[in-house]
Formats: sequence, C-alpha cells, structure tokens
Amino acid sequence: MKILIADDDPQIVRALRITLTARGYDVITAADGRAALNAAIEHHPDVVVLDLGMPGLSGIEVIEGLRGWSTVPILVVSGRSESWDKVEALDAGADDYVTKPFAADELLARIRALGRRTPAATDEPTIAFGDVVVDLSARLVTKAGVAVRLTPTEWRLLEVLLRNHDRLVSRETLLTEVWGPQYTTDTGYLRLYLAQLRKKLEPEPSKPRYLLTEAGMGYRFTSDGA
Amino acid sequence: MKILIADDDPQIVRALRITLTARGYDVITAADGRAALNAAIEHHPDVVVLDLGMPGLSGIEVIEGLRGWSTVPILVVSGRSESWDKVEALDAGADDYVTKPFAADELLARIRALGRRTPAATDEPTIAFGDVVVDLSARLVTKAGVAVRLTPTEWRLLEVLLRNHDRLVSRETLLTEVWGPQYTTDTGYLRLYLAQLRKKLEPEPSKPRYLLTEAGMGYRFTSDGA
DNA sequence: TCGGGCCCTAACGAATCCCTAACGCCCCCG
DNA sequence: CGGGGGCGTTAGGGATTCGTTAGGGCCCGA
Repeated sequence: MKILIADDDPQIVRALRITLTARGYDVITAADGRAALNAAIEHHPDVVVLDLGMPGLSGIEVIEGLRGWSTVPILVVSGRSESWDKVEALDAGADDYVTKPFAADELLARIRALGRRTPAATDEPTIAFGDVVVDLSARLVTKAGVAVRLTPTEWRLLEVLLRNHDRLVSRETLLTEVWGPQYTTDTGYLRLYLAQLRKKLEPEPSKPRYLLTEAGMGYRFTSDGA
Repeated sequence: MKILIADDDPQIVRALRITLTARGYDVITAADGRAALNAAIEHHPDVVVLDLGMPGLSGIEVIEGLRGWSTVPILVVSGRSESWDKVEALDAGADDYVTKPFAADELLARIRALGRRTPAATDEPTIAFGDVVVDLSARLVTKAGVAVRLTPTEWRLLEVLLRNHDRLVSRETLLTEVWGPQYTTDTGYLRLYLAQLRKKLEPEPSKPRYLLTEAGMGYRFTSDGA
C-alpha cells in the first residue's frame, strides 16, 4: 500500500517515512503543493497525508486539485485547530483532519482506517474463452451474450478449473474442492458434471476445446482453444 | 440521508437531532449499544455517530457488531482523548474519532466527509426494467407510470438486489442485509417476499424475467429481461 | 374498540438439483 | 483378435429447494 506524505517539515517527513516503512507501507514524499500533485499523478498513492501549511499552493488548492481527478483518501495534518479550518478542509474534499502535534500511533490508526475504505482492487477479473464470458465475482456466465444457468455444483467445478487455468487439476483436487475430502475416489461425478459443463459452454460439446481431459490424471482448462 | 445517533446523553441527542434535521438529514436515535445495533439493522443508516461511553455493551463491541455485517461509516464520539482509545476504536472498524467536547460544525463537516465516501449507492439515480422505474434516492417505484406501494421489507430486499444488478446475491447476504445477521438460515422469508415483489413488479409473476432464482444459491436481478 | 396493514409461521404441490445405474465408445494391452 | 479399464452419455428416482396460499399476532390510527 502506497502513501504520499506531503509536508515541508523534513523532521516530520523523516519520522513518518521511518514509521510507515517499518510497517510495510510504500512511502512517497513531496515538500510543496505542486510537487504533491505531481507525485499523486505519477504514483497513484492509496492514501495521501497532506500538511496544510506548505509553501506555494494553499492546502485547500491541493485538495481541490486532487479531487478534480482522484478519490484517493486524504488525511490532512495542520497546526491550525480552529473548527473553521477543519470545516473548510473537510468540505473541500479531505477525509480526515488531525492537528499538530499528533500522536504517531493515532495517525497510523487513522491511515489504516482510510486504507480500509479502498477495496477497489479486489474485483476479480472476468475470464473469456470462445463466446463465453465468466465473471467470477458476480457468479455470472454468458455465452454469446445470453446468460447461462449453472447449478451450484457445476459452478463450483468450473470455478476450480478457471482459477487454475492452463494448469492440470488432478481428479482428487477437483473432488476435494467440489464435493469434499471424503469423495476422492468417486470419479463418476467428474465425468457427469464435466459433460454438463461442456454441453452448456463448449461450442462443440463432443469435441472439447477449453475443458480438456487428461486421461488418468484429471482435467485442464485453457482459454486459447486451439 | 439517514443518520443513526447512538448516545445515552439526552442533551447531546436532542441538540444533534435538531441540528441534523435542520440540514435535511433523517435522524434515528438509540440510547444504548443493543438498541444501536437493532436500529442499524432496522433502518440501515448511511452514517452512524456512536458514543463509546454508553451503558450495556462496550463501544468496541458495538463497532464489532456492526462490522460483522455492515460497512456503514462509523464516527465515534468519546470523552476519552488518549491515543490508545482512538487506536482501539479505529482498528475495531471505526472511520473517525472525535473527542468531547466538540464543535458542532466540525462534527457536521466530518459527517459530510463520511457521507461522501459511500458513492456506490448514489451513482445510479434511477433503474428501469420493463415498464417499472425505480428511483433509489427517492425510494419511489412506478409501474407503467403509476406508483407501486412497497412495504419497508419489500423495499429493502429490492434495494439490495438492484444495487447488485446482474450479480448473484447469495441467500445469506440477502438475509443479512434485510433482516439482520442472525437470520441467515431462514430461507422462508426470501421465498415469501420475493413472491410479493414479483407479484407487484413482474409483468408475469409466475414467469419471472427480472427477479431470477438460482436454486441453491440465491437470487439475481437483471434489467435485460430476455 | 375496531379495522387495516405488515410481518411472521406453517404447510402443500411443483420445480430443481444431485446422485445412482447402466450402456456404448475408444484406446491400450494381452 | 478379444478383454478390460477409463471416459462420455443417457435416463430415472430421491432429496432438497422453491413457489404459493392461508392464517394468526402485532402495532397503529380511526
């Protein structure tokens, strides 16, 4: 997780860099407003810690500049403790406001709280093969644009194969993942449900191009149906 | 925008209610931890303002109880100003922490900042399917131009499905979002209320085109009723 | 006190899904 | 040339889940 520290006080920057780096964060720094905006454009941080009292651009201008194109969480650090200053910064688009001097562990906790709110990176990619598109997170399968109905078992089996695309998945692994660890010998289930998946997804179910059999071993999914 | 105020001090509650109501917020209140959790389940607020010093459950327990099933922004208000208290609350899942006494306009600005962070709900003002139009922000449903009356439970169920359009929503998720986290096995509720929604919204309730069932898994809303 | 809306409980066919069983095919090996 | 194991396919019974209806308790306003 990347954090941009925008502060013109070298002492604070150094202290924060050490503390944050030690906790596994990736730290970028900037010493004035213009540099902060450029650094944000270049590095796309996950959280911005912004000192309002920097030379050059005013802190509010930096916030507005960021908000023009980014929704990155902004934590403002300022020596001014008047409530009007806080209101101005928060309404400009800041997400949190801490007055100096501050406790380091409180700042860290607030950074963690802000970082939690950006799970945007968790949406799983969609997988496509032939005219079929599979959206794993939405549990949605379409073939030539129309939705395909899969039963729970069919879906679990397809999911295991897709998550291991281009890799051979042994029969035992498939049985364990789909039916549970006590069914590792009932290979009949696999034949049955693979056939149903092929019937629903393959362009030519009798000649599989994507859901391939490896006799005696298991099955393999490949997206380049050569 | 709905705000849940959880505080056992009637003075503070009264003052906040007046201030927030004057600014157009919908205010719900609770005087202890248990009541706060119940109110959150029932009303699904957009922001929770939580006093840590309430009788009954500890503030941390309330935060954890909410976080078990909800991502609603939580603003903690507390008389304790030690950084350890702040760290504990923030790491438990709170999003902001303000110490008493606080300036009313600062609290309002922080509430606004938190409210901004849930744009996933507001980026889709109206959803249309068939001859039905749903305005999520106005809580209004029309079918062929005439208003449809939905009960509160029906509305919450429809809302969850619409906010996840084209995505499969598991039975467990639906039950948690609509009835609360302790009803995750009562699938009878879903069958009942889905039927009522279909009766009120589907052109042919016995052959659903938009509110689809995926047996054994959950339900899915799709707007392209092919 | 009454009536209506809302929510929950209970129960019943109907639809769906999973598993069992059997048969034909291909390939390998004897 | 004949047998056998692994695979693909089909059909049908049993269990789970779903859709639907009816009825009772609760709260609230008339």
